[in-house]
Amino acid sequence: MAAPHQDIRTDSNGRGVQDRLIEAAEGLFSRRGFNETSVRDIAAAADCNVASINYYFGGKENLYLEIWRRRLAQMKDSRLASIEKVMSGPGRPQLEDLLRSHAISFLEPLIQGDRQCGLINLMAREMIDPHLPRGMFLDEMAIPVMSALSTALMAICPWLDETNVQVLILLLVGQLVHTVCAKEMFENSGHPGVLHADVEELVEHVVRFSAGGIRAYAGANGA
Amino acid sequence: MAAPHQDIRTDSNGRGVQDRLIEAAEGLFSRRGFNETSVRDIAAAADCNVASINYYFGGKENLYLEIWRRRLAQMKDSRLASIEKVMSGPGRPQLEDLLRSHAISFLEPLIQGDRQCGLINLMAREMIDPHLPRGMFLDEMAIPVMSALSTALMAICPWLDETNVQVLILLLVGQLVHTVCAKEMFENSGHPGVLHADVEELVEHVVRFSAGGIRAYAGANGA
DNA sequence: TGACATCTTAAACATTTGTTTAAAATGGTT
DNA sequence: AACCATTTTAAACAAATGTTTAAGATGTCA
Repeated sequence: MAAPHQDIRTDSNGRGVQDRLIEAAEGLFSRRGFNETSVRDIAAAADCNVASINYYFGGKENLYLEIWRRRLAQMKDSRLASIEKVMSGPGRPQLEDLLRSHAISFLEPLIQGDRQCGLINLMAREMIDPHLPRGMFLDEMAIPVMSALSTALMAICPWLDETNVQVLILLLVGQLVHTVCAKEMFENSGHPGVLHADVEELVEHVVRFSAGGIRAYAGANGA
Repeated sequence: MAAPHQDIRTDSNGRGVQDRLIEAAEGLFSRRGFNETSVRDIAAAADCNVASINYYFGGKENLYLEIWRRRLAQMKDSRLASIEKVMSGPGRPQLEDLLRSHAISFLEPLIQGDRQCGLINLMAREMIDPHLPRGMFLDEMAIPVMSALSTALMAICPWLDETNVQVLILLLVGQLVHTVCAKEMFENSGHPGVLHADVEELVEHVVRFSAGGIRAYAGANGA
């Protein structure tokens, strides 16, 4: 009788079903989006009954929320750790080191898994039509990471002020996100010739390009 | 009896309904996406009957297609014209001029209209889950523009080769697209403080940043 | 006016959606 | 074995979807 979707158990063997549901749902949400994914599809992919979604999570929306709770924490932790690692390393950290490290830790979790199944799709979809509580994405992940990256960048590049550095981070993130999305788009659109570069190459381009762009702010500092 | 959705009439007074349908549908498709927009919503917004969509366009999908046929042509033309104008102007064109002109002609049609109703949303949605024929977006718009911009960039920056210039355009477009999307996301997420910059400012940042990034390729030219 | 093509309309169609329900199954403890 | 909480299941629910249908309205030309 007691609905387990309030306090998620960690010991009972029901955990297996919950994990299968989370994994299957994340794949389907990434591939097709929230509304295009039916609870029946999820249940079939997780090899369980439709009603289990409501039994364990209290509905499709809460399942989506639980997926994001985990992912946001993972992304925030790994990104913050990567910044911390560069800034606390031996010697004075180079701009390229920070950019490369951030780009890799930024992209790595996004492009894991199958082509259309990666976290990048889930993120892009959530940006375009949000199904999370207002501000959750920013509060629990984006803003803490931006904040840390901002201080790190200003420490390495003293000519940057608070206003400019926020815009620069936006431009940097834009390159990373669009790079992956566009690469996928090219590959899915039957144009094999265009943009034949793997992620490692693209990261190096982003690093060189962005380092040049940031250093272009060293001269005239006016906003 | 003869279904007009095969040869769209341009003279009869039925044109008014078709135009209202196209306009209303584009707004709704931009706001909610293709699948989340019901034909009943479109008909209500266009103030006509549900069956008119099938009568004039032969279905929801063909209506979507017709919207994109017009938009892709507009975008391609205006972007090509903007490149042509810079390159055929008096004197040797500066890199910043080309970047600024392209950025403006790129963004201008995307951000017209209401905040959530702009073409940028339609484009982002189509990128993530496509409802157009494979390759239509690239063939009819993106590739021709990329091609022209590529030649223009290489003419201004002789140190760029064909491989690098394609990646650089990708990074440039990424900044533009993500800038607008993220700006909208910030504004919709109840964080008024973050990223208080209007589009003109952002364009100037993109220009300065990208010019610096491109010039960073002047030195060591290795891919 | 009468005939015709064009357009508009409300209703019906078959599917699919998320959720609820109550019964059946399961597994451990007394 | 008997009892109990926990989990699984199939069926049913109301609501919404894109499309089709056939009847009605409208306007134009003879």
